[in-house]
Amino acid sequence: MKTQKTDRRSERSRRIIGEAFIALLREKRYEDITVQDVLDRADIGRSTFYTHYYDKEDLLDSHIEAMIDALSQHMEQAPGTTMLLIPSLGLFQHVQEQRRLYHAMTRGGGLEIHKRTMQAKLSQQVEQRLQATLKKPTPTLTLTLAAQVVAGTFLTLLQWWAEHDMSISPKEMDGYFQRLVLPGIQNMLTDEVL
Amino acid sequence: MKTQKTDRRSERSRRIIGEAFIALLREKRYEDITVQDVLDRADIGRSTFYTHYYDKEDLLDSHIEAMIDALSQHMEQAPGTTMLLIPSLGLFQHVQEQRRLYHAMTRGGGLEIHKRTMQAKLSQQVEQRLQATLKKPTPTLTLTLAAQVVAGTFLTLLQWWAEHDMSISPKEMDGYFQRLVLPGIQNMLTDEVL
DNA sequence: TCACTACTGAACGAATTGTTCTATAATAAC
DNA sequence: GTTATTATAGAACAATTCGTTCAGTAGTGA
Repeated sequence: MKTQKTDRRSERSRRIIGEAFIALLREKRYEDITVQDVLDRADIGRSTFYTHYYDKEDLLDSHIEAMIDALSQHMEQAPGTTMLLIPSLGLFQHVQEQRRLYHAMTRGGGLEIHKRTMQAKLSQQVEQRLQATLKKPTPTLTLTLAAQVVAGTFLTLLQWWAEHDMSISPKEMDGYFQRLVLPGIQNMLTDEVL
Repeated sequence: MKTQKTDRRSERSRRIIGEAFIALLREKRYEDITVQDVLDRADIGRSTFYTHYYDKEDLLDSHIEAMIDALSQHMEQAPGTTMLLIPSLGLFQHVQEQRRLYHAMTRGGGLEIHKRTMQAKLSQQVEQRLQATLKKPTPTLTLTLAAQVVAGTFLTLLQWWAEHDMSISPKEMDGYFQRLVLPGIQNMLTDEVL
């Protein structure tokens, strides 16, 4: 057995390709970026690209997946707060730290393409959290819809925030999020007690 | 002066192209649809396509714009309800009538690409409605965010609905929407009285 | 040192795009 | 009905882009 995936060259290539891709996303829309653009910007050979990624889309997917994973990790690590549906403050803070990435994704339209995927993953986790905090059994449909709206609203605010250069503090954003979402959820799950 | 845009052939071509496009959207993602696919399905010449549309994207845009216009028209025609932010029931009903189109767009991913545009237009109208119903002057930022969330939540529900074959009645969807959104907005605009 | 693995760079066919052109057919106006 | 106008068909075209292949080179880990 050989030690796999420890070749510096591979990591370097993936890193350089990724950086070139993000840089390009700040200038062009994702759809307008060609593989050739990435090759030129990263200054690597065509065959090298295709040994690392199946596709241009694969390149985007890997980044999106990493973003989703980071968000999910924040979700899971956060203490089981009963008052809050998601650790939104921590998430907003995390996004601000990664603002360059989110900015590029927002500008380039990469996020929009996968917003559905992100929302699906997020809402799934929200649904679990909701179910855990509820006392009485609740119709699945109600739960699902509530979770969808929570995740959707969060992503909506995130996108709006990124488009406006994140000039508002994470705390403020969190405040808006809480005030806008929590009442609706409580109303929706009336008698179930949060 | 010649009467412009009354040639039956033009309208027929545009109609056939549009139908082919929608049909293809049910089978493939927008990005995977080529102009050639449209030509084959519509059974028209290549040059014909390019006399009507600048682009493949132009074809999508024209449909999206029509959808947005239809929604906007419903918004404006609706009586100035003070209780409701948007005539959501009417909108849900309208969407159900156009379900084939929305279905195709949802499946093909066309909506996601332009969700930002739709949300921008919708939220603009929502903001105007909000401002009209408020008594006290309110910070623009608060209004804007509230409008964004209203429009975003509506589109989120719309998308979820379309993905689930619209098996729920428009009335039910409207009920969920009201219960999920109104409390948050009222909370957000406290003391301003809706 | 040595075996391995990744990269370069070029070349390739295939597919797609958007343009241009001529001949043909449909249309609207008279 | 005749006629001038306009849309379409259909083919051909160069230009891109894509994804693959391969031989030579260089970096890497053991």
